Amino acid sequence: MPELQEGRVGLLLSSVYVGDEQTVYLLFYDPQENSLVTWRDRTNHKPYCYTKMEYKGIAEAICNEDKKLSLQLTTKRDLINDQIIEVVKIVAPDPLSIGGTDSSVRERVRSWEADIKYHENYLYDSGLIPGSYYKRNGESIVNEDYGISGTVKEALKHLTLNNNSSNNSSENGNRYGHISSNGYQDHVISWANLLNQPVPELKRVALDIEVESEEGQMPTPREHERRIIAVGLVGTDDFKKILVLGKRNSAEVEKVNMAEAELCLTEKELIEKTFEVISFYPIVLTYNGDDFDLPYLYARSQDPRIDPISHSAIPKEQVPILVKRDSFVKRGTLAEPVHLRNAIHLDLFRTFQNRSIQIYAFGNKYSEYTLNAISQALLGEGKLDLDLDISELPTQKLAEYCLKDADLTFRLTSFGNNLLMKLLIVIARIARSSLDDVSRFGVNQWIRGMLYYEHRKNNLLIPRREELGAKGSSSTIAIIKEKKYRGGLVVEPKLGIHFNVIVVDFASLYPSIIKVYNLSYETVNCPHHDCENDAGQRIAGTTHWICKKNKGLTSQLIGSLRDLRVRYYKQLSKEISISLEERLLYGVVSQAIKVILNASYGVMGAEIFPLYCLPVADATAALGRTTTFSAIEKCKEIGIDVIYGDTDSLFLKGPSPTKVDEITRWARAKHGVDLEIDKTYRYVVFSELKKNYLGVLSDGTVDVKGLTGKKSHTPPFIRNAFSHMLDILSKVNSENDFESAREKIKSILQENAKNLVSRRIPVQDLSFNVMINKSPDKYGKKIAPSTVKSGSIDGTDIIGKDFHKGLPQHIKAARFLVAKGREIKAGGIISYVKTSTAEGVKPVELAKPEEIDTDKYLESMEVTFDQLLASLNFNFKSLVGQPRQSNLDELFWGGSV
DNA sequence: GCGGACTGCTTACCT
DNA sequence: ACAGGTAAGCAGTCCGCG
Repeated sequence: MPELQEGRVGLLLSSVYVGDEQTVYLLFYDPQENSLVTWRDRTNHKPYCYTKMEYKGIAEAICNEDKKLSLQLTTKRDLINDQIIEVVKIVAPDPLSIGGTDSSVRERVRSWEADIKYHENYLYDSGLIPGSYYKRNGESIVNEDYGISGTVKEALKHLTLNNNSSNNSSENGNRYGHISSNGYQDHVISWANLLNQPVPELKRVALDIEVESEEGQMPTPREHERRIIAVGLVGTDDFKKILVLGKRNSAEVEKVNMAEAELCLTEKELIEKTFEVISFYPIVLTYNGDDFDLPYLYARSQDPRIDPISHSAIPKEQVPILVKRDSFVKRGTLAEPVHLRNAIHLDLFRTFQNRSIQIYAFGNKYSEYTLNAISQALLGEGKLDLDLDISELPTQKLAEYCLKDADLTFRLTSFGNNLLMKLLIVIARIARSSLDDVSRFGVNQWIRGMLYYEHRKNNLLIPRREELGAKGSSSTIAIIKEKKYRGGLVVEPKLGIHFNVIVVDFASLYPSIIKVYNLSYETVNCPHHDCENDAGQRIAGTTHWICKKNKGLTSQLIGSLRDLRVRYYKQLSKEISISLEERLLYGVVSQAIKVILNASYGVMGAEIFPLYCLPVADATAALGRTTTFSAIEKCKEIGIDVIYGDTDSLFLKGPSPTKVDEITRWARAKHGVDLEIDKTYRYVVFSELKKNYLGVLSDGTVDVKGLTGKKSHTPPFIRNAFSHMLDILSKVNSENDFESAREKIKSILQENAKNLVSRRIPVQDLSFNVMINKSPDKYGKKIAPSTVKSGSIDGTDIIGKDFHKGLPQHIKAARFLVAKGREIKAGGIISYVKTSTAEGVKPVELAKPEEIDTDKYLESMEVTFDQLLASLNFNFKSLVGQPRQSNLDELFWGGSV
């Protein structure tokens, strides 16, 4: 790979540690050449970790024994104890000396910062941020300052001014103590400088391979016995190519009628051509390439059988895939960890599995992690349907199928103006993580990167887990047992139909609280007696207190990001005076920040997060409840009727604009948070249930929350009837309209019940569709101690002859399928119907119409529709008769209402 | 032996 | 593999009952 040339600019994408040279290489994207360039570290940076002075003797002993190691004394700020301390820095020539083997330094002395991957360490220490631009200046790398435009600077000045110059101290960005806000301003400016940089179109290619297989058997990289028969490649600039093995089933060369197709006579040729194509691309995309396509390609490239004439494999140095054979290979993984020599590999399967990406970036539009399901949901188009096994497909079909997969994979990154690529780049900036790591890591690691970077930048010692644990535990009792602390406040909804409802909510409530109350691991339960003994520093309803001397690191980072999103990027993404390209970028930035903000509170209460600190999470939730509760009280006081509320939202019944304005101003002044109008409902229907309601917005849009009729597992025929009912309700404008709506709903329900009982509804439409979260054999193994009787001690009996006993219904159905030889994997959807057979359920594909238990379905309809009908003053039974009565024939259609 | 109260498990959803 | 809170369906146990 070429090196970054003098004066040239590159977008930093990744850092890689090269073991042979004991050196880090940076990978840049050259936006002019659309290629990757590298930069070898010239600073002689070395792996290291720290220990404290009391362990200095041990550190010296280790160094005496292992001459490769050396010691340095230096100082760091220890935030846990709020003091500057002397520390011992242990420097090693290679990362494995610090951690990763049984004899590494971190196994022998109590170490700090020894768990950070070396390639991450390097970025933090160099102050280099992936996703941002750098220029080569002689033998060093310098920031390429894009600067921010004059108008943007003005807007930002405004934002920071609004925060600091208010005469009301409660608007000062923090509610405790007298702490300078300069740090906050600096953060805002540097975030904007970073995030406003443009994102170039990234040249990339998607790759998908097809392998011969026996029927029903999925090939695995471990047993790479089967030939690769097709490779699809789809890239930027409309590049499309499908390589097919030409003589698969006979000596005849097969024919493919596609402009993009190229027939290869041997598998070796096929693989070599694949390698040639990807060598032109800086970024390679796959769907599950980490565990399948790349390791499989590698394994076959090393197998002499790919060339039937010379029996020779492809020399390793010509293979662009590297296999890391190291101790990190987890047991049970199918493949060796793999990466590309000259490109960055993004495995979209892992990216789309990320819950934050799924929920916050793509609005929960997909719920299954197959390429087909995700493409259907996001592109409106799925994989090609196959009626044969891959191996049996005619060559033409195989080529079309494989190319389609590569095409979908590519388009998942290109739709919406390259939304996903831009999002990953912007998250890389915030998380200070390489693009490949961002695409594979969860949100906790993104936030970890952001905070670790900040520690290094300010010479702060990153605390060990147990130091954070010593700050105390939660002091509230959760409502759900097995949970660690109490969460959000949910207000009992007022039953019935309410017209003219305004929903207000606190903009980013938890991040606001983290900002306003100065919450951070070092400021909650800080070491100062002065703060601990100050009644004004205590958090109501908890045993925690907050520091008044120092501004918390997390508070500043999250606070500045929150303000930028709420008051700057959200507006800019709608600002028509700037270019469309800029507007779109600001929209992406706003989304990326939202992802980080939404998780920033949660990670504090998550054990996997390295800066896990329960008191912070506990305090945040407690202050959230206080804030919301206080707003409800205030509403009552000024005469606003609060009919419902959940965590950060309040449903107000017919408030005047003046009163809404009053409560908004009050929230800002009293709590320093933004209470905004979120929605205006023409009317809202509440049952007695929390998190369950229907609302019709001013424009007629129907909002349904939590109701069974909309849940994904509900049978399609109920969901369809439910959606018809919503259509009718959306046309209701006033109390009087309900009368005719009732009649229409009545006829829809009667129609459906009639079809059901006369078995005219296709079995397919009767299926419950439930996700299976574990492999089907992992259910039902736990037996309550009291049920263990002599003779059946462990759960294996249950999987014996009566393997359906005690299992959830979808698992019973899944086991029917397993018995039929179908492979059922965790994360898949099981479709089953309720039957009058012994087990009570059957997978849809095995059920006959006459086996359907129609009574059960009438019950399902009843409970589903009564969630709403009860509030509309009628119920299912009154329409459809008594489904549980014996003479079903005499049901409703006699006209009993 | 049967039914209701209760618990635990599982999934889907809300904020 | 960010949090807690709510709902629902099912399968099981416990307990009372002449």
